[in-house]
Amino acid sequence: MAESEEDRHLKFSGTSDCDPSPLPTLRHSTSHVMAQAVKRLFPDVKVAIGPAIDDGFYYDFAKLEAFTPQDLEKIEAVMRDIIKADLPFERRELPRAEAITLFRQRGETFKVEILEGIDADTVSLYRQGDFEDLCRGPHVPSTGHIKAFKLLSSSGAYWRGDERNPMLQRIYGTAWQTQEDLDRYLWRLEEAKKRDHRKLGRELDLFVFHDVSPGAPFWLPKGMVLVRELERFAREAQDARGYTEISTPILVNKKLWEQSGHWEHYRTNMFTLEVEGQLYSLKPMNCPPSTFVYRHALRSYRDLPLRLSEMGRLHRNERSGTLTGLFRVRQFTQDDAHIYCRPDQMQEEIAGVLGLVREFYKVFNLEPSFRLATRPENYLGTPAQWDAAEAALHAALEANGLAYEVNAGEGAFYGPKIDIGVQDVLGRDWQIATIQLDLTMLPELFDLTYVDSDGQPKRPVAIHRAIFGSFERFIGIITEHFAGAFPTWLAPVQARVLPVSEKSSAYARTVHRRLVEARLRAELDDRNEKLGYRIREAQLQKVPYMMVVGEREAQNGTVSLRYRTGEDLGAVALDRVAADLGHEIASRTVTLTVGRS
RNA sequence: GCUGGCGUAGCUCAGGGGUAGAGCAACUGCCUUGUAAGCAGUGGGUCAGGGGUUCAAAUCCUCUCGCCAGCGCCA
Repeated sequence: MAESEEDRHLKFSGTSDCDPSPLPTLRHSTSHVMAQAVKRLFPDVKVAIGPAIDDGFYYDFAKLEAFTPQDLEKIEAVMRDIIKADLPFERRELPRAEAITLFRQRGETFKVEILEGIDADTVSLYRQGDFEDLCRGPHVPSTGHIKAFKLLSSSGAYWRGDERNPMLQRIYGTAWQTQEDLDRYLWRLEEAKKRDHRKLGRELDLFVFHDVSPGAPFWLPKGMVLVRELERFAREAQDARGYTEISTPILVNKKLWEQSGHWEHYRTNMFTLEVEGQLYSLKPMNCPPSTFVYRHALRSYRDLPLRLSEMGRLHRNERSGTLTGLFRVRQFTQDDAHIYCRPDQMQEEIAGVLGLVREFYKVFNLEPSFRLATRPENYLGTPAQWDAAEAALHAALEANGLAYEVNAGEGAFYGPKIDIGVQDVLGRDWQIATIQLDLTMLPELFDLTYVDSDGQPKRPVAIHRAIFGSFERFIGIITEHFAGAFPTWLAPVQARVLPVSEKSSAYARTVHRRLVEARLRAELDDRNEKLGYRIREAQLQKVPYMMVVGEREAQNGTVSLRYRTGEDLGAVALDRVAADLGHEIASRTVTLTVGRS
């Protein structure tokens, strides 16, 4: 991971700690103006730090009570005054010791603490009007350069992000170069709120949460369709690439977790229970149980690679404050797989997984990005093993023609890995998939071997991979990505047949039966309601295709086809509709195509 | 887990010491409906749960649970 703006801000060393490009500079300056406004309204607060972040900025203050929304409005008003006054940002440099004295006199203890940690003789300060802050800069020339900003929210945050430190009050804001940019950003925030999968999950009857099982969804019939279709897709793709599927126990004796090291390192996240005097745990990961499948038989070099997939249901005892809809749950299902292979097969196997990753995300119009994490400071195995493994990952990425970043030193202690993120339609990034090379952990801890061509036992390499990550989180992401308007192959209801009145109900039933016999998820809405009412409901439910049938359609063997977008295609022959639908679903096409072929 | 906020009908929300309300949804009837809400009527709540204050608690106090935002952690 690249060093964040916040990290640089805190370190405060070197000459260009803060991002000097225009937008971060503007945001950083806006955070100073906000701090100035806060000090004006609340003279007793102490200032901590206020960096630019993605899409905006924040500033942390030591203050007993939280800021209220009314406070934010007042602060914004004062900020507008400061901007109108067009105060210049003035830089001066001081010996560090002098700066410490200065901030100590002003009672700014957090600044003193920062200064004491800085490895530099001279530090810089920036002043605008009556407010001066320890700051690397750069800044815009004067406060009048700030055109479009808005304060968004406030909440608690620990000093230096450590929960043992005091809680500060943080105010988040955003700033842009033009009002149009700001408006567009605020629209994006609004749109994200509208698409919130927790809201859509309720409105579309996909899933519910209940306090009898916090952090675990109850899948409703329509949401379960999504789960089943994703599973079916994953199975088809993996079957075609030589995977075999296994299923291993969920409730597993503690002794396995002691062997795998989870008991020592992961215990606080594990649910345990006692059975006949023995301690068991719900599995938080699939890898240790999967090794039993490997060890079930004596493996030959000819048996490898062994690609074992598992839709593993996992439980992790996440802290209560972290649970968030489907994005963070305590029970989830991973589309997991472990590939056991010989060292000489690593590159080809990784390349195969990368191919599968691209195949998966393309179907959802999600844009993947790849980050290669290499050997950390503390690692198991030999440098030669690591060099070979990293070379295999580089080569596999290049063989797929993929651009990627390198995060040096960010690999797991047992092997390098490729982290895969996706960007959704609102430009938000999600980290979901990983491909981890395991040189030593599983093979050594569980004494995995294969008989090589020379008759000697050798250690296989294990590749851990998940592509959806978890079905729960992935469904949350695509629900927001598609705003609930799923591609037809995923849509819980693919078509709804709407007779104009009771007079056409016989033909409507015929149409409906025809679709159901073609294995389509079709519904008949022959309720005693106006057509407009039933169309509105189908559209709110994001049903891809509405088929209106009346006397005209019954006579001609057609349906009047309406898309959920509101587009009306008019009369289309029923035969053609059924054929087009079948094709669109079989090919997992993202867009609506029926009646256009 | 921590800080702050919140929890009233299936959903969205009003009511803030005097015995429970609206809209949508549901149900029943009328209407026979042609591309985003036809009309009328009916039913529905241990006000998250426990304890307390009070003649009286949805309302005040307290604890527990859950939800939301953020911190930290993560698939």
